[in-house]
Parts: sequence; structure tokens; C-alpha cells
Amino acid sequence: MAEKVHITTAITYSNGPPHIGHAYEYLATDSYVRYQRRKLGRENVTFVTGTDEHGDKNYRAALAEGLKPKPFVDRISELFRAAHAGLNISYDYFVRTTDPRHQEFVQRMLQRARDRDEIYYRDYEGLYCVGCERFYTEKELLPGNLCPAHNRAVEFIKEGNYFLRLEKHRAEIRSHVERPGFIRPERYLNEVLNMLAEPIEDLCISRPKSRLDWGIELPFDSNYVTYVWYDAFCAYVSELPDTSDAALSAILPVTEHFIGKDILKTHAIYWPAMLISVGLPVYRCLNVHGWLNYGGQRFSKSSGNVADPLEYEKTYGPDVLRYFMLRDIVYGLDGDFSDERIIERYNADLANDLGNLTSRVLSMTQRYFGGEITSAPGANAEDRALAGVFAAIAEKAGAFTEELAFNRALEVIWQALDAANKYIVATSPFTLAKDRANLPRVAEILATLLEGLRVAADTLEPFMPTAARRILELLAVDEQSARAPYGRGLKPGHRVKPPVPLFPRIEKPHN
RNA sequence: GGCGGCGUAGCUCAGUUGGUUAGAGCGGAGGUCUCAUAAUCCUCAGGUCGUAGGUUCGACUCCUACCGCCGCCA
Repeated sequence: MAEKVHITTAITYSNGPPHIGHAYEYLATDSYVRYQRRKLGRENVTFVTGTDEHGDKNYRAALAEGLKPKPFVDRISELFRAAHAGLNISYDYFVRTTDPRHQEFVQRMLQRARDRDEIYYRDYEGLYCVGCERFYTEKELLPGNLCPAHNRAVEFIKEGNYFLRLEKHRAEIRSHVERPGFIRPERYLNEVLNMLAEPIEDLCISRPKSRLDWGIELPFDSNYVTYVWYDAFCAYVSELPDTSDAALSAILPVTEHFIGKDILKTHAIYWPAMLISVGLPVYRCLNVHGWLNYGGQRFSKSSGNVADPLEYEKTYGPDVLRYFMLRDIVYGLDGDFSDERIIERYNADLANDLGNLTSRVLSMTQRYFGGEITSAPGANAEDRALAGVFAAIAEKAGAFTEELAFNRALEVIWQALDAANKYIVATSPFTLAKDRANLPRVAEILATLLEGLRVAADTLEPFMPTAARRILELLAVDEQSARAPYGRGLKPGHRVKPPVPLFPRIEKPHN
């Protein structure tokens, strides 16, 4: 049986429009997905993303705009769907937690957990923050009973609620967390282990409708809706074509989640507990990324520097934001983001290296041979050296991609482009071409380069899908030849197209 | 308060299990070629590797303390 993988982004909370932080998660995940599709075959990879639409904060965001919750989240969800389209995110399923199919699945999970006595009822009283949608203990609060996250008064609430047994499963959860590679990068492992070192409280998974009815009703008590996190986790699998136990038991062990570091705890503890409580296997791993800063400052709605990712697509063209984020940010660490840095990368890497290399090679092929490849790649030492560099990039970049080191993967490709530029200077085909007697050698040199460019474009596809396709179109290569190893793609007699500027230099910073 | 991370050239970062002159890219300076998007290519950075000690024949790489950021927990 073929190896499969199921990949998800976080199901995004829909209390506001998409910003650049969301885009980062989608782009990184999408590139990983595209890589996996190439490796395993498209049919063996599923990619789920979507919007998390229930809960107190969404409800309040809707009220703030004078809307009922459903029309509000309809609008927000549509914005996210548009962002995915604009960013070229190749998801297979876009889940909305308000979809009937998803809601039915959540209720199935809840009922099963209840039947297995994994959910129980008890009275609870405490200090509750509506912003956080959680209870606080008194010593967690700021003076004056203020919520430490929102700096606003918490409310005293006494009510019966349903709880999911967590402590009972703590050892089992820990055994999953400790699995090698379960949490990537490993730097986040300790945090979770610390949380699991001591007894953990069972998780309240209900909200009385009297307080909040914007949620999925508990199947065993119509006075309650379920906690938004319980709801959201289910979305990772709820809309797959087959949600039978057998299907889920197959898909969960090959499931990889991409999340931000802020939701590490919920994913590392609550979600495994939910799965264990219904007798399903725990997912394979959590890929945790950092936050994005803008010019050194954290993105936030209040500071007003929340950038619309689609504006960047419009300004710089497709793939540029994606290239920048993958190349300039170390996965797992916080990253800094600014127009100045994008433009630096754009000019240095995309215009000067990739774009210009494509132009000069295609231009010489056009000028000296009317676009026709008339030779196989050369066999001199310098030719073979360059061929060797390009022949190795797919495997090297792949290994880095597997470990989420997207920056290193791209570096490998760029080292090859660099070698190609040096090779052009060293072999000087443009000088040789002045004497027609040298044209056979010039043909070898260009064939060596064109084949390298082809391999580079092919390897680049997961990280720059649009640009890679444009280069392969300029090379006029069919899909099968595009994927071939170095030396097996472009053949003598093949005709390539004249160059077009892929990434025109940006001379002045945009505002 | 507890646990953990980070602090290397102007900027962003690499630096394997400690070992000859600490590396790369970008930016900046000079030069070169002319196929190419004034792009390419070559040369140039002398940075007390946060501070102070310690271990060692020898530490950016190990240990301790401290300073400065940051995260998680309490």
C-alpha cells in the first residue's frame, strides 16, 4: 500500500479578516503539501484547511458589527477562502465548522465519548473571562479580578458543566508527545512535557446555552453547546469523504498538523485526549511555527500593522511573498517581515539570480541557435561539475523540506543557480560564439545550462509554483520530461522559447 | 519564583561529537565581462563569537555566575 499523508493548517478562528500571519502558515503548509504530493503522488496526500466559526469571540465580533453570527462568519470565511485562492493554496478540503456535515461529526464524537464515560457532568463555579472563554483561578488574575490577557473584569459564574477526562490519560498522552518527531521543531517539546509533568485538570467541554448558544449542541443535553476547541479539532477530519472508524484509524497515524506556537498546548494535550477518549489513534506530528513580526513589532490588530496578504500578491506578483517567507524565516522561530526585506530578497534572488539566469540562457539559445537545442550537455570537467550540482539538488532540497528547513532547501537550489552563473562566465559561450567554428561547443554549454534550469524549476515547484511553471513553459517541456533526472529531460532537436522577464527589478521601495 | 531558549561581521544567520588563520548571503567599496532584468563574475569586512571566571595541552563549541532579550509554567 502506498504511503499516505494527511496535512492540515490550523482551522482559523473567524473573528477577523486574514492577515500576513495566517498567510505564513498557509504558505509554509502548502509548500510542504506540494512537496509531499510530488513524492507520494497526488492521490496519497490530503490537505485540509478551513475556518473555526463558533464560540464566544466570533459571536461578539459579529455583535460588534451589528450582525447575527452566521452572516458574519459567512463573510469572514469567504475572505479566507479568497485569501487561499489568492495565495495559491492547494487545499483539498476547506472545512467550515458551521457545515452540517461537520456538526454531525462533532456530535458523533461527543456522544461516543459520553457513552464511554469519558465525559461526565459536575457543578462548577469560578471566575470566567469571556474574551478568553475560560475560567481563571484567583491567583492567576491581576489585582481587582482582572483577566491577565484582556485586563478586564472577569465574571463569577456558577453552573453545571460537562468535562472530558484528561488526567486519566495523562501518561498515555505523554507517551505520544515523547515519540521522536512528534513535536517539530524539538524546541517546543520541553514546554509540553512540563505541562504533563504534573496532574492536569479535566477539560470543560460544554457551555450553557443560557450564556452562549453559538455552538454545536451536545447530543446528550440540549441545554449546552460544546466548547469551541472540541468543535475545531474535529474539523481536521470531519469532512473527509470517509469518516468511518476504519478510515480514521488509517488516516490519523499519518496526520500532520501545522500550527502556530500559541496553540501548542491545546494541540499537544487536548486533541490527543479527545482521540484517546473515543478510541481513535493519535495523529503523527505537530509542526510548530513561530510568529511574524513587522519591522521588529508583533503583528496585531490594535497596532494597525496587520497587512493584507493579497496586497502583497498584487504588489510583487505570485510566489514572491511565499518565497520570501520560506527563504528568510527559519521554520519554528519568529520571523521578521518588512517591505524592505522583501525587496532585498526579490532583487538579489529572484531578479538577479533566477530571473536573469533564465533570461541570459534563453537569450543565447535564441540568438545563436534560433531557440533549438542542438547538442546534449557537454562532457568536459566543468560541464560535468555543473551537471553534478544540478543533479543533486532535488534530493538535497527534499531532505531539508522533510525536516521543515525550507530556507535550507531553497538555499540548495540557489547554490546551483549561482554555480550556473559562474559557469557562464568561466565558459564564455558569448565569446566563443563570435567564431562560428565554436558553435558546437556553445551548443553543449547551453544544453548543460538549459537542463540545469529545467531541473531547478522542477525542484522549485513546491516553493514557487507559478514561477516554476512559467520557466518550464519557456523551456517548452512536457510534464514528464520536466520531472526527469538531470540529463533525461531536454533533448537535442527540442526548441525553447525566447526569454521574458520573470521578475523585473524593483528599483524603488514601495510604500 | 521554577523550567527552557536566545545573545557570532552594518543586517539576516551557519558554525558538526571542543583542535591549525571564526564562515555564508545581503547591503557597502573597487574592478571585469557584455549573453542577460545597469544583471553576471572577481576582490575587499580584520568581528574581544553578550560579560566575568573555570575545566582542558587547546573552547564560539563543556561548566559556573552575571547582564540583556524572549517563551512556557506557577
